[in-house]
Amino acid sequence: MGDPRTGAAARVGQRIRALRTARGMSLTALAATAGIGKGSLSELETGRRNPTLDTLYSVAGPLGVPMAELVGDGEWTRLDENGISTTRVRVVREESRVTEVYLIRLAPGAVRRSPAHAAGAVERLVVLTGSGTVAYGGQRSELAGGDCVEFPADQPHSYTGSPDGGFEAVDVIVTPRA
Amino acid sequence: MGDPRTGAAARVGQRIRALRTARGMSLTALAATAGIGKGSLSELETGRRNPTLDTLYSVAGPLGVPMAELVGDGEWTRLDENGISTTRVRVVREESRVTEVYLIRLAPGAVRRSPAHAAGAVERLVVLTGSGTVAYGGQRSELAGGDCVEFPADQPHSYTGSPDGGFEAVDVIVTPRA
DNA sequence: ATAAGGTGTTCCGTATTCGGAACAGGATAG
DNA sequence: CTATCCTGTTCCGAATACGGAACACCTTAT
Repeated sequence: MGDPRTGAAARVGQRIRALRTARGMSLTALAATAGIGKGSLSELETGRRNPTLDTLYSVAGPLGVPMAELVGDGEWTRLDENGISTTRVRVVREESRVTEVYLIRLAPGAVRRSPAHAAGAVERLVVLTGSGTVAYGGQRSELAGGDCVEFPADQPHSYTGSPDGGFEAVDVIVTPRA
Repeated sequence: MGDPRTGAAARVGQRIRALRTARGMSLTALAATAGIGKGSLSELETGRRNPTLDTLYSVAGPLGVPMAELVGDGEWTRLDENGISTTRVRVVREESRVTEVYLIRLAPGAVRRSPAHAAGAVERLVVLTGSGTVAYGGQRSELAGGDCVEFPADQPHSYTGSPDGGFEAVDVIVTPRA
């Protein structure tokens, strides 16, 4: 269980709850039409359970979304609260380092703050659309579509979507390990 | 719940076995790198089990595919030839350009040749694991884990996985349009 | 004030998934 | 032929996901 990627259960749970409330369904109603216990759905949505494939399919149907959107590491995925959307596309674990690939979308004006990662961590950002800024240490870089920056991530840093259009980028984080 | 053998569990199990064998991995090896019991994997692949989210994520990682591809009801462009795997993760269409994000995996020694893209097209490659080379025009760049290159893609180019371990990379292609 | 109907949560007994051990078969070597 | 090392399968005790009942809370009606 202690698997680091097991924010998975919590992530999927949050997404299900988001989809359900967005459709104005009650937990009770969704559980009924999905044919699962409402206790199961409650604990599923709050991330206290590690659902089985069957259970996930049971809720995907009534919600009207393909499974791929529920687990959501594919194409368009979750819109987090404040216009910030982060999707982890890929994780590679090696003896010497861990490499993670994220797709980040920032609504106009949205700011995503990130604490310092492990010592020696490096981030590379390739902007897909729009523009924005990246701040780290005292530095501050302006980014536009197609730009590519590289910066140390072992210090607090932040991304800001430009007021007109925000931006979307691929973020690759390489973290060395002991 | 119906017979797991004929349901979603069976489909996902078959897909996992197909992906595993396509990569030349043994069941034992995949179970080990995924950190799950081999009995679990065996029964999973033969559709006798109804796997949990954690278990699915555990195998998706080593197989090098996003979860969405495992459960497989999302849209995925995926070409699989001899040791070459290309997955389109994201496409952004704007008035001025089209941006595509691919995840590329090359088996040891495999070569992926790409014809010239539209005039003005640019590619950016961030290597996740392993190493290899990129050739374009007369140029030739050596790449290792974590490296990031940028090169014009409006001419034929090719990637080669190093003989020991091949490589995996994120490829971002920006194509301008009239 | 009390009841009725809704929300989502916590709890419990049962069923099943989990990792690991023991197992059966195939290939290769000595 | 036997030993060794693979392959993948079946089995088992322990952990846990399952459905459903009981629960707490809020809103509205009588």
